[in-house]
Amino acid sequence: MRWSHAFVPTLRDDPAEAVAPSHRLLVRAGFIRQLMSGSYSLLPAAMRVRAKVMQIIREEINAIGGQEFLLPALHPAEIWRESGRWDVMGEEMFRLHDRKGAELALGMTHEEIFTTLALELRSYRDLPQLWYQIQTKFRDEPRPKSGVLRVREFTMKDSYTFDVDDAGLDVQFERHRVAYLNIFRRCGMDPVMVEASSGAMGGSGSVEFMVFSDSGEDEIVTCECGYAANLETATSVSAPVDDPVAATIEKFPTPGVRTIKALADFDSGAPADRQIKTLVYEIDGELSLVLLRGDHDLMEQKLRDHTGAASVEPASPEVIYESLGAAPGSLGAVGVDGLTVLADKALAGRRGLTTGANEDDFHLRNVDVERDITVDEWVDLRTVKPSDACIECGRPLRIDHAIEVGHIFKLGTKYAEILGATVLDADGNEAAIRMGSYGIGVERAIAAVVESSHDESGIVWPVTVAPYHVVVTVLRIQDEATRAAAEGLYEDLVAAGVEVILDDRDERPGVKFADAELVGVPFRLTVGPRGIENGTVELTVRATGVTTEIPLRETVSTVSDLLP
RNA sequence: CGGGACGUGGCGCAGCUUGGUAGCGCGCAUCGUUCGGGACGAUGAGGUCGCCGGUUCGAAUCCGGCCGUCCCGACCA
Repeated sequence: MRWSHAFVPTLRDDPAEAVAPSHRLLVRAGFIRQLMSGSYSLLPAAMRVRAKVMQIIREEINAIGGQEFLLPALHPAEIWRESGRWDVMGEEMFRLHDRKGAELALGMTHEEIFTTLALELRSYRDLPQLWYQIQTKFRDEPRPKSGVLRVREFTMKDSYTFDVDDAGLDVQFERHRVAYLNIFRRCGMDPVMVEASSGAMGGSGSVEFMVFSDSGEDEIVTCECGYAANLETATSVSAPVDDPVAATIEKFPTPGVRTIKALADFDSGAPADRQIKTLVYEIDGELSLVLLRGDHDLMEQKLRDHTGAASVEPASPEVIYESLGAAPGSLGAVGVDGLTVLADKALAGRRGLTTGANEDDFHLRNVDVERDITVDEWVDLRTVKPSDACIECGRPLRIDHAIEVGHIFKLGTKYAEILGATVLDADGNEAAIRMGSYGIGVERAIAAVVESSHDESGIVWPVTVAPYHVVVTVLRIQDEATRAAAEGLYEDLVAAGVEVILDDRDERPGVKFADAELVGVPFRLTVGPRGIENGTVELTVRATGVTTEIPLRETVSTVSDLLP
């Protein structure tokens, strides 16, 4: 490819409002352009990177027995109704009608559709199966952002496994785990695997592949010992608190006190870690009290995961007042009955605590949780804090932002049972198929590569996914000898199978160098009159900036040795 | 959905308060001089000022409505 005829329009100015470095660089370097919120056009350079990422994915998934499919993006409503997810998916699913008025959806995932094909599996002898596709997914995100990191239309590699028993599912899950690591590492990323919430997918277990980045929307908890979890599911040990000896419960006035902090600052109040925080939630419409230590925050996802509820919403102040007789800020669970009380495990065994009296401007002190409160369930509900200790080894935990580039799920029999996907096992009994599903967001992965591999000058593509291996930068293109040498070199590289772009533009050297660095081509061969006189060209490595002079006639072999 | 901001040549922006039908930088075209780290000069092309309506002799500017985009939050496989 000749740069002068490639559509690689680099920009000098940053796009407005670009907060993620990858977004800024992908726009400036001519890889993507926005069409509307959450929709991006991929330009030729991005298509080359995408093709490489998809090729790596295919190689690794094929290597573990995958067979590639292509399923429709347009789905009939009834299959989603059958699985029960027509309602569950809510507004995130794009819905439309065809000319006959039939309800359709744009596919946001393909468990249902792949399962319709799995209905044709009749015998355990047909299993295991590993089916996958690389296809466009549509999700009407409430808030697309960070360029291509969170969009409404994107390419996903999704695979689905079908096994006769849990042991088989475990094998396929483990194979995917290894394949995913290979995929991300081959793309130049160094992902962390974390335990994760399965969310709307359901199922028994899931692992996310995370790439550290300040632009990431997820938060992950990690420890030197290897413990790693999404903040949504992470657990920890929080510093213990010494409680006083048991005493009689006592109501006392706290005029104007409405917050944990206000009570901590109040003269006869209590420090946050000796208060009980009382939250009121509507869980599938049912009112429940959620208790936490005063200095702890609720992780709503844990509440969702524990209850399995479709809807978990904080109750409105009106509803709270009606049921408890006080406003938020004066609430407590002492003496409450008729409501489910979920208490965070960090409150177990605590006494001498202060909590709201369910009467505005009054609190209770000397509360012994187990003596004075009817707790229905003890659950881990709190959000891990950076100061907490690791549950595995006791060392301090880290919390960092990360990008979720892949997620693998053990679905078990959930979809198979609902949709009736069964096989006859070796004993002739009908058995529900055990399913797994496994996803990689392709464009997000590309952005994650850029997030973790760039510098002040631009993108630094790993050679495995770079749009081109080499850029031949011609200095003084109008100098005949130089031009001839550069074109000869270009032809030789092409003939040798090197992916090369020839910067034959009549631009000044600085412009060409800057563009080559912005676009992020791993190797630059600089061909100029000065070197040509001596029969040499310069080889510059993008990642290190190191330049070496090499004989022109050895260039092809030198470069070939650097490539995978 | 709540809060905030913005929409003016391809890109980044000024102009709006104090109405008189547009300007800067980059980019683009032509010519010349340059050219191993984002050159300079000259000339030139390119704009329904997001859309609709209102006020006014006159609206990018004032008023109303709508649409779009971004940021924070909520939400989110």
